Amino acid sequence: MASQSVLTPQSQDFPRWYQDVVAKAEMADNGPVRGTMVIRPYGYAIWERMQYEMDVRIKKTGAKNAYFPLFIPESYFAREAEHVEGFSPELAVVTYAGGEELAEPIVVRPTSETVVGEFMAKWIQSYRDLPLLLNQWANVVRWELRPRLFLRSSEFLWQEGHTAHESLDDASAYARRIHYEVYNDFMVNVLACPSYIGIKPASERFPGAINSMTGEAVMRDGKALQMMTTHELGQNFARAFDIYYQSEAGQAELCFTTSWGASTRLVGGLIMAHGDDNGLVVPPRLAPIQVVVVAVRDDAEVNEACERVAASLGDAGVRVEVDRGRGSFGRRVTDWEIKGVPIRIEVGPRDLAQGLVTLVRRDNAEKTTLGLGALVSEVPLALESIQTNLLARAIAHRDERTRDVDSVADAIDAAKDGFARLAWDLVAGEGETTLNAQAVSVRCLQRQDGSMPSSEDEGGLICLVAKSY
RNA sequence: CGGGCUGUAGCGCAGCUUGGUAGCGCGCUGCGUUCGGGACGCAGAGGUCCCGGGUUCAAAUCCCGGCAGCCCGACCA
Repeated sequence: MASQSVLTPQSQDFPRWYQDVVAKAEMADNGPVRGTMVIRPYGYAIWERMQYEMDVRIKKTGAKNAYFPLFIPESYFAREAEHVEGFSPELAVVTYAGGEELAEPIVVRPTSETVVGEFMAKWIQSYRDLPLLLNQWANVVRWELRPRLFLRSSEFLWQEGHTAHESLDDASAYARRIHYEVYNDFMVNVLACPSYIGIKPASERFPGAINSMTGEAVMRDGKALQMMTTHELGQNFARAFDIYYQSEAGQAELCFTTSWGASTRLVGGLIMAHGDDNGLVVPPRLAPIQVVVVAVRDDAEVNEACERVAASLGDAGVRVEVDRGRGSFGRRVTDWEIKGVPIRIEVGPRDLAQGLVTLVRRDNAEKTTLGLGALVSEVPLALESIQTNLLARAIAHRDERTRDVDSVADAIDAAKDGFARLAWDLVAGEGETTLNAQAVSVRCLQRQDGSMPSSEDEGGLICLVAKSY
C-alpha cells in the first residue's frame, strides 16, 4: 500500500537505504568538518530516550553521574602502554592555544580512563571509599577515517562508566551486573534488539583491558553491530595512576577498575535492527512519539477531536503528538512512517460521525477501527503488543541469520549474509587471520549454552563471527 | 590512510567531450480548489556552478592544488 519510491529499498542498496532513512526521518546531517555529525531534534529525542532508560538502570546499580574535562594532558596517555598504543592513531591533539604553542600537548578525550584514574587516586584513601562508582555522559573524539552517521563519527556522544573496587571478584561481578542489568536489559526490553552477549577475543579487546564484554546485534543486512561494551581493567590503570586504598589490615592495596560505555551508535543500531523499506520502526518503549494523531483533513471539528484524543492519551501516560491536517493526508502518513512512530491514529469526519477512529500499527501495517471511548484502554495494549512483536521478530531474524558451521571456510561463506557460529578452537590463532583477510571478524566468544565465559582460557568455547559495522 | 566514483538551487540530476555568463524534476512561498495512502491549477522566490590558483578576450566547462561526500579495504563505540 505504501509508496515505494521514497526510500531506496533495503534489498537494492542497504547503505543507501540507511542514509535515506537518516536524512528523510530528519535524524542527522553531516557536520562541516569531515566525520562530524549534527543530530537533529528527532534523532536527538531518540537519543534522549536512550539516555533516560540507561541512566535509570545505571543509577540502580549505585553509580553516580559526574563530569570530567574534555581536555586531557597527553602525558596521561603515556602511562598505560597498551592504552596509548591503541588510541594514538585516533587522537585529536591540541598543540596551539591562547595564541601560542603549548608546552605540553592536550589530547581531546577519546575516552576518560586516564583522567578518571588520576582523580580516583586522589579520592580513594581507604577500603571504606570503595567501591567508587562513577558515570559520565559526554562527547568524545576519535579521529575516524571512514565516518558514517551515528555508526562511526569523529565526535560522538556516549556514557562512560568508571569504577574502582577492592578485589578482582568485586570488579568482575559489578562489570557483569552492568552488562546484564543495564545494557542487556535495555537492549532486550526497550530497544527490542537481542544481542549476542559474550567476551571479546584478545585481538578485539579494549586497549588496557584484561577482559572486554560485548553485545553484538544482528542488523537487517546480517552484519554485526557492537551495541555496548564493558571492560574489566584489572589493575592496569590502577597501577598506572596509583589508585591505592588502605585495606582493613592497614596495607596499601591496588584497586581493580572497570569501564563501560554505550554511544549514539545505538541510534544507528536502532535504524538497522528494525527499519524496513518504509523507514524507521521505533519500539514503543523507546519511541519519543508513541502515537501520532493524524487529522485526515484540516477541519476545525476534526482538529478539535484530535486534540481531545491526544489529551486523553497524554493523561494516560502515552507520548503523543497531533498532526493537524495541513497538507495532503498521504504525504503526512508517509512522513510519520519514515519516522517510525509505532501507532498512528487517523481521525476523519467519516469515522468521527460514528464516534470512531482508525488505529494503524507501524510494525505490521494492521488497521483497526475503534470507538473513541476505547482508545485509552486499547492504545497501551497495542503499544505493548508492538513491543513484543518487534522483539520476537528481531529474535527470529537473529536466529535465521546465524548458521552453525564446522570450518573457517564455511564461516566465511556464512558471513556473506549473517553470523556463523563455530568452535573457538577452529578459529583461535591462524583462523582469525584467515577470517580477517576476508573482512570477517570474531564478534564474541560464548560457552556452548550461549552464556558468557569468565575468560578466553575456558575450554570448549564457541565463537560468533561476522562482518561488522 | 590506500583504491574507485562524485561535487551545479533545500534534495535528485542535466549541461562539461566541442569555453560564450545556467536548466529540469521534486521541495519551498502566495492564492484557490483539495485532503480516508506521497493531490492539482495559477503566480513566484531561490544558484559564490565545493574552495583556491592558473590558461583565456571569456571558465560550471580546460589545467594544477586543496576540501567534502559515497562505495570497497585496513582501524574502531
